[in-house]
Amino acid sequence: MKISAAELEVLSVLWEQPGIAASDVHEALANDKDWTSRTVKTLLSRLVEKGAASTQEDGRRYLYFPAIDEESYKAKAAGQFIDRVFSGRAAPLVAYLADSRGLTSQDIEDLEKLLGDLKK
Amino acid sequence: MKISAAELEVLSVLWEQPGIAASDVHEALANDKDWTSRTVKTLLSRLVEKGAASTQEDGRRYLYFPAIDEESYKAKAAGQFIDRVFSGRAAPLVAYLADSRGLTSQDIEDLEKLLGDLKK
DNA sequence: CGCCTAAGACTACGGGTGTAGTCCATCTCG
DNA sequence: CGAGATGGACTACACCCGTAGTCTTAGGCG
Repeated sequence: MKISAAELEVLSVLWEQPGIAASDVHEALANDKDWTSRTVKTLLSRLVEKGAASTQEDGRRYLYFPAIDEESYKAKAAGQFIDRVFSGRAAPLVAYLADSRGLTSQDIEDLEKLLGDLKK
Repeated sequence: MKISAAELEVLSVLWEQPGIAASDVHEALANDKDWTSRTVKTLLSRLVEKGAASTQEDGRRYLYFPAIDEESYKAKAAGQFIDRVFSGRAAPLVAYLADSRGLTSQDIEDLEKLLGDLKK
């Protein structure tokens, strides 16, 4: 199930607020995305078609829920991305990030903790 | 300049062997990709159109060169990806990777060195 | 010297994507 | 009650993408 960039924006809203109506998704995105409500509804429908979201009737409208798990989606996307661009190696990816935009001290701290755990 | 997955395969060959002819690109990819030489040539043309590759005449054929830098392309792609999927945070990305597919001991070692350097 | 082949140029085509528009039914407010 | 707003369903449409096919021309080989 391939999810496009625009669809992912919408799906992210569903992960944050499961059981939201289309108009509220529109509103939640209004700051970042200059989409009309039609566009948002199209994206929601496509997510449902693709099995990435589900609906529940609420009067004459639907409430939308994510139908795929955020954690596993992101893990898979991350895996595909590093395979595609970094030949599957994680370290170079982090190195590029550090180089081009820097890591926050939060990131560095988190990574250290993570590495500590992994070495056990 | 958006580069598609298939185009990136081809561009990667150019990064490895700049100044290569279309038929040799085809050959270099033969192991991984079951593409006809036509397909490879289409992808090369699209890279040139997009400004991601350049050509130099060599008799009645072209030699192809990458026109964008590997390092900066990958750095940008990595940045866009974590913005899109991980809200710009690097650590969660690595955590997901570690979780879903594990990191090689090489990766862990590299990351440790990287973090050591960054902390200076 | 003529023909096959290989190179690039141009064309194709079905499916995905971003970004809506139209149609119709229903709810709501005056 | 009637009209406009709102919801979903269906439709649109240009552009990108993967994956080639055709056309034309120029070398290379017999």
